[in-house]
Amino acid sequence: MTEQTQKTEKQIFAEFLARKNLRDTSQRELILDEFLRREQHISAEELYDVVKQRDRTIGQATVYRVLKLLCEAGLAREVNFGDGTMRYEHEFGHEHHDHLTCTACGKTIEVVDPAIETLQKALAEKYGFCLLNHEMYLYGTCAECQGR
Amino acid sequence: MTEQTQKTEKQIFAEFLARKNLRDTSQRELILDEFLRREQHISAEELYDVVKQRDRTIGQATVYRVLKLLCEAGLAREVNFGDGTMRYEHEFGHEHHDHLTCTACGKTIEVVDPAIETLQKALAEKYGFCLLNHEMYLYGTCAECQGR
DNA sequence: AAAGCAATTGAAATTCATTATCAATATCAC
DNA sequence: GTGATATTGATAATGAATTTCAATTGCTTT
Repeated sequence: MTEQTQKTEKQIFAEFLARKNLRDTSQRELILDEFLRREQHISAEELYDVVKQRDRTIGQATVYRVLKLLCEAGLAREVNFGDGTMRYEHEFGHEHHDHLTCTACGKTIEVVDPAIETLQKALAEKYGFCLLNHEMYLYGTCAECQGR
Repeated sequence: MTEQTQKTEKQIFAEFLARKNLRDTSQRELILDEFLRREQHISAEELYDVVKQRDRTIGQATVYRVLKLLCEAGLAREVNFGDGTMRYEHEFGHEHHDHLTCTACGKTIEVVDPAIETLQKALAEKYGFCLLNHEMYLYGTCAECQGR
């Protein structure tokens, strides 16, 4: 199951590079591979750490550069939890979603509510706006953390 | 009209300082006064620029420090538009609201939709969370910018 | 396979927002 | 007033992200 998905994502990246006349390098492949391995959002620095374990010579600037490319290619998405560090999550195969985060333990769940999406669109239109996209972050206490 | 509001906000700050055993300094008063003068959200650096015009000797670290205090006192609120700079807006006398921003001209409108708020709470509860607060940023094209 | 050129890389320097340090100064309770 | 201590401004430091640049590499053309 994951194999099929990974193959497809790697294909997409290869096609993206070809289309943009960019080169297919071992560093780019390695970084994408490590990025795909983890399902949760990850920061550039964290990804740099794990990538370094496979190739000690890789530079952190390269990790930052590749994450930018992955976003352009539609494979990654930036998420900003407001702690000063940008994080990246998988975009491909993950439909649009918002985040529900526990302020006690930090656990984050991906959520979607079609009714909210509809109301957001209506709200924007009420002010004459054509809604392009949105971000919604819900913060609360999860079930486990409530039991304390 | 503004006088009454400002007097009250300054009182709140004075009380906050007294309660916390902090001192009432001319710098803190000046920064609060300048902050209250503008209705739109402002960055620490921008506030520093305008404050400097009234007191050339003020340090920017002090502006950062006072903004932190204003948030603690419930007079200011941090907003993060994801451009790497934290901005601050009035909290007192402004009920909770979200933001609708035009991606073309940057204009931002404060919006609230009670129906969305209700659904957010319900959504969180569906996952066993007790919702504490949230942030919602809507991005689109405003009426004027659509006419191009 | 060789050659050439532009894209890519890693290391280090740089930027930008924000925070910490610290000696000098100002505030406020007494 | 006086003294303990909070506050300040200047500056250094931090941390995330970007830029610079010379050396290297990938890819196209022979």
